[in-house]
Amino acid sequence: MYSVKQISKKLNLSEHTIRYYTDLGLVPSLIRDKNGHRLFDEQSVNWLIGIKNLRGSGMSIQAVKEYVDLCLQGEKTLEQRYRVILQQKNIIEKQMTEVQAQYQYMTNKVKWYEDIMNHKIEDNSNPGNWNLEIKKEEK
Amino acid sequence: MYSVKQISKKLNLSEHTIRYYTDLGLVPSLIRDKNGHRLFDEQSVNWLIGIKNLRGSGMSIQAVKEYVDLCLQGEKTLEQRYRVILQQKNIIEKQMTEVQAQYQYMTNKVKWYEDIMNHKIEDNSNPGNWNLEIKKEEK
DNA sequence: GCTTGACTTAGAGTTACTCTAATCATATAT
DNA sequence: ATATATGATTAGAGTAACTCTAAGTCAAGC
Repeated sequence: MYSVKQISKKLNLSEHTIRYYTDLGLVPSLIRDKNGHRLFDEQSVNWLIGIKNLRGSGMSIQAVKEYVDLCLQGEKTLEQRYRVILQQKNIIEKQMTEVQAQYQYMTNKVKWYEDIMNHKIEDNSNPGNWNLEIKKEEK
Repeated sequence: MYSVKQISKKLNLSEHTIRYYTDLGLVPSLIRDKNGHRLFDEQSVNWLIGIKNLRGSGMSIQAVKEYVDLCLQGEKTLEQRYRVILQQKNIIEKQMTEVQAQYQYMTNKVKWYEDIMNHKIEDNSNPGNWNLEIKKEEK
């Protein structure tokens, strides 16, 4: 049984966010102790992990909520849920290539700065030069 | 020379967002035609690409603005800018592993649904089962 | 008995869009 | 020449998802 604070550390979500999510009903298995404090058992932790992954992949809170509600309706919503997850998997795949492009950009930029600081090329601070490397790739 | 609309398509940013960014001074080289319409030359496109990559990697608008302003101050801010980019590269690296974890999650979930629908395992719709796969890995 | 600390709530504030409405300039159709 | 359509402009309202603050409750330690 975990408190909000413990879960916050465990899942790297802010305590605020965890309260916010639970208030919205995204963790249906949530229980409270006699003082009304939120308590997370295994099940609730699992819900939260799922929510974190769905949200992290760009799903809106509303959409996550709908998915959770589908789960609670049982077997008859299986295919519907399957489609949601499949689509989300596609989105993630796109995100992976985007993040990789950003990584490339940063890597090029780092090299560019290092070259300048080693006096291999000039820093004329011309913004037009600012990302020549990427420009070639974008073409 | 590109219009807002053309740039929007080219960089996959909404027209609203492009106007928003330019209004905040994130594209210092921006020019206007005689009707006050925004026009993007190569340089401005490059700025925008840079801004997109910095924002996309989680930098706040405020931080991007500060970086742009550093660029405009020329060579004396080289090292400072270098450190900003280095840090951002670190952040991107963390994001890559996060996105990969999300991808794993979705992949496992997809398989889980397929197994259920092929009657290999049961859908008892128990939220505790909802992401057993990931739980093992998180431990 | 008092302080500390971890929790509670309602609600205000923030960021980064996102959208709407009203307006204006050019380009084409009648 | 006038009407309409297109494509921009602005100020400002609206939204999503946090993020934070203030005021309060409760149990444990000194």
